[in-house]
Amino acid sequence: MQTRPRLNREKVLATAIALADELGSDALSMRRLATELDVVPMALYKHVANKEQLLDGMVDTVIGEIPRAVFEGEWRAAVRQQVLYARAALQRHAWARRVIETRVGKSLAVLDYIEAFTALFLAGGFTADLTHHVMHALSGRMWGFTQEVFEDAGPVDLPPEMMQQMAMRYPSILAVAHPHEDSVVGDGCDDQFEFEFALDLLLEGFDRLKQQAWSSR
Amino acid sequence: MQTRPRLNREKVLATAIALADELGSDALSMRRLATELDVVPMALYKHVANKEQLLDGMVDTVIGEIPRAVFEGEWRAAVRQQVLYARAALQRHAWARRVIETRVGKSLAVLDYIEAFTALFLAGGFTADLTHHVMHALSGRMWGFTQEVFEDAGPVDLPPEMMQQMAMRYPSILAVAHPHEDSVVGDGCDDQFEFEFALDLLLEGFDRLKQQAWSSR
DNA sequence: ACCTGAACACCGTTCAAGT
DNA sequence: ACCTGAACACCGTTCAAGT
Repeated sequence: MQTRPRLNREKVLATAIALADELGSDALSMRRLATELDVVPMALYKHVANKEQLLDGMVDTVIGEIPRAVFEGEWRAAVRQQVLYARAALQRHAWARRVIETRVGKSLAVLDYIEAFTALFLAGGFTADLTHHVMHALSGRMWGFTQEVFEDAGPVDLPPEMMQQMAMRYPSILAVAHPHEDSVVGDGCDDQFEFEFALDLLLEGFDRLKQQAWSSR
Repeated sequence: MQTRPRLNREKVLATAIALADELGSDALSMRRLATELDVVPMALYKHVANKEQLLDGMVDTVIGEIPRAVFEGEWRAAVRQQVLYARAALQRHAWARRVIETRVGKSLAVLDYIEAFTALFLAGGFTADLTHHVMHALSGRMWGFTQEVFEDAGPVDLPPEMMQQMAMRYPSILAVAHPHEDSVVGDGCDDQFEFEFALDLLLEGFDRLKQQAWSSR
């Protein structure tokens, strides 16, 4: 009879990530993770100090997988690429956004990413001052996050009398919801398009401020 | 001996909000709320179906407190005002941002707010198409949220040998962290400034697109 | 109509013990 | 050095009972 291979931190983190990918981060508990690893809950505490540290480790693992954009003379292309790399990496883990937002301190993986990102602006000729504010303006978008507060409603397909009600109370929403909808059936929004739309708007604005030698003083 | 006044939904919600303001939304539990109301946990379930509905109600109450900006011929001033109203209202409740982001459906209070917001763009002469994308670009900022992913580090005040290490590994971050710091002591960032900086950058971009009759086709 | 009490199926984590 | 078992102090929520 084979002895079960020893647990280690990497295995704990990898399993936790797989479990969160599958079930969502709400369903990820120390106890659930322990049974997944065929081990008693307290066995985990030899490899991570507590649940917060487990989440820290998961986040670092995911952030460590973001490729680095290379600067080839054009800050705008490089920054854009870096953001889209981050977006692609973090979108593979639906839980990552929420968990990252609950982290209290910056880990080395996070600082390394921010350093690389900041360096792109400086290399592109931005002042430290402008870089500072521009990074704030990007904020979550630097990680490829969209700050969708409420999901899009998708194609509206309600009983006629409710549609009537909606049309009375929410004429603007209805007008704007699906501006390209020629038929009733539709796909809702193209997240990637909306993301790049906003990103490019910001980059355009950054460029303008740079041109005019903007300063916060 | 006075009989304890009856519970009702308003009282439950108001107490829940006060408790969340005080302790944070993590510490808000049905059981904790029940003891606060001097009642047994299950008594709450006559007034809210479950915890999710409690949170829904809390969010609606807070959103209901956002004033409405009035349109006086200038979409930009109106939108800006509306965003800043939302920000002011939601900043009084530190838990609101996180809780709002976990709501699954749009309540009437939410729809009413989005309707009023959307109407400002349309009244200002934006096409439905542009309004749609512009609202997405605003996303969380429409509620006055900043998507800060990691807190600012505050003024760096470390032992000299660690500063040395930091300077080696994170030169760009150090350069950009406190661009205006002449002394070692500093205030960190002005959140309101950073928020308005990004907001105005977006509004400026919106205006440009409107001028040039932008269309997604 | 509203509140209670006991119970169930979960949590994260401690401590003392095993190998 | 690593894993276990029992226990503690919490959760949200059900069900059946009280007034």
